[in-house]
Amino acid sequence: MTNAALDEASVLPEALHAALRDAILERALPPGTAVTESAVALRHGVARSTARLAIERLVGDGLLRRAPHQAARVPSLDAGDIADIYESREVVERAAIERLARSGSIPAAALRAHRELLAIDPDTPFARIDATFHRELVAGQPNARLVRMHGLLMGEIEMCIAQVQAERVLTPAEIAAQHQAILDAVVAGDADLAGRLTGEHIRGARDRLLAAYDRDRARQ
Amino acid sequence: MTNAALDEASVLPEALHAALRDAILERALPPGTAVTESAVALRHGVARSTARLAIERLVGDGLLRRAPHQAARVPSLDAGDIADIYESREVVERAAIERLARSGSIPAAALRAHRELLAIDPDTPFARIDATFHRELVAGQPNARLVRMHGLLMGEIEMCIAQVQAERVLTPAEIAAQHQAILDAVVAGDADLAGRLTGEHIRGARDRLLAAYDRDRARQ
DNA sequence: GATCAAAGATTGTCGAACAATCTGGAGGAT
DNA sequence: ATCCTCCAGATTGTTCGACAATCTTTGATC
Repeated sequence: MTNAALDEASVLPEALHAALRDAILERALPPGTAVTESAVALRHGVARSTARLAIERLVGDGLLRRAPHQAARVPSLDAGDIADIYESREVVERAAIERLARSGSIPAAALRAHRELLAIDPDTPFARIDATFHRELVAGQPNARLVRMHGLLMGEIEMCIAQVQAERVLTPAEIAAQHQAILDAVVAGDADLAGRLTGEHIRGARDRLLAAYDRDRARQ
Repeated sequence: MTNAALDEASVLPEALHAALRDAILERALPPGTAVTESAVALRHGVARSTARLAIERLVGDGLLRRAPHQAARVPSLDAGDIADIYESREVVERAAIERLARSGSIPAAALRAHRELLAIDPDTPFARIDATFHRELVAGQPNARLVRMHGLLMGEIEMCIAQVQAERVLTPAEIAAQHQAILDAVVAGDADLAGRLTGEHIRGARDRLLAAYDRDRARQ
């Protein structure tokens, strides 16, 4: 019963899953790249069945897509995908934040991410830290289904951000200020305000990403 | 390109997945039952790796739970689970219905399920038809992520219903009347009303299920 | 240049094997 | 009698190799 993170069955596929996930989110595997089972197996020194398992999980996460008898590929998301993902995220995260506000306490991990965002240099990329903040915030309320759905959506969002060469129009400090407002509302127990601020925050992020997407698309 | 349902990789694990799923939802595998890879493989005449894959998908669906090096088991859901699942479903389905109302059209498959519910005998179990109606309604709007999340939640909900010996306090006709009101609002393009009615409908279902759960629990 | 067939690549599934880990029971110590 | 230890069985975790099914690409033919 010493176990902390049970459920994450088996370390090998889990490690592979994480490695591939990072590769996709860091754009080391650009959209359209074929991810074949044997290549992954060879590259990481595991059996094909193990590689297959990791790939299958990525497909479940929405970070890879696969048709029968074809290699899995990194999907390239269009404006419709971005809009859908952010719409879903708004719905889920808003509900989670409202529930969190009813409890009134901020999880420590979220606070850490918040302070980290406040501390970094204005030019550092911060998408990862921002995502961590939101994940931890949602994880702080007790509804496990909301946490799971939110995690899936955040994965796809990080992939969007990696694919769009999003120029930073907002600094980390400006983002953190919005986060601060949400935190304040949560601590104050004002679920409605916290939810509204969360909605605005997410819609703003969506609009900036869509604008960057259009710019990218126009350039080519 | 003749393919209709691509994505559902490989027929064998898919069939196994469906078979096990049905067994769980029909309570043929009561909560607590251990589902071992070799037993499934032997029972269905497939290799263990294939059975393993199907089981893993069920775990992903939330219809089975598994700790490392232990057999997967059918989870028995408690009142907290029921509350969480229905809270999540309300949030997701409401958003989907509001979006559907903005389009204003009812998917044909949902209409079929609706009429089926109107036609059946008052004593017939109708949980499956009811679930189909809601699934098809959500599938009628274009956000694929909402459809996926809703599908996961509906699977868990069907499992809840199977586990609780829910005495039917409402007849199919009464349920169908609530559905009709939602459909009317959707056709009228009144997203707000459709959303509100959906929320009430789902909360009502949750309350009846929780009451039945308490009754069950008291009996033993 | 278009069409069709063969070759190659990739997934889908199987079977066997062994290590790692968990569970439950037998037997011994207190 | 109760608790502990240890062993045996059960189950998963992972590997390897093999072959069929299917998709893609190449090449030959017309």
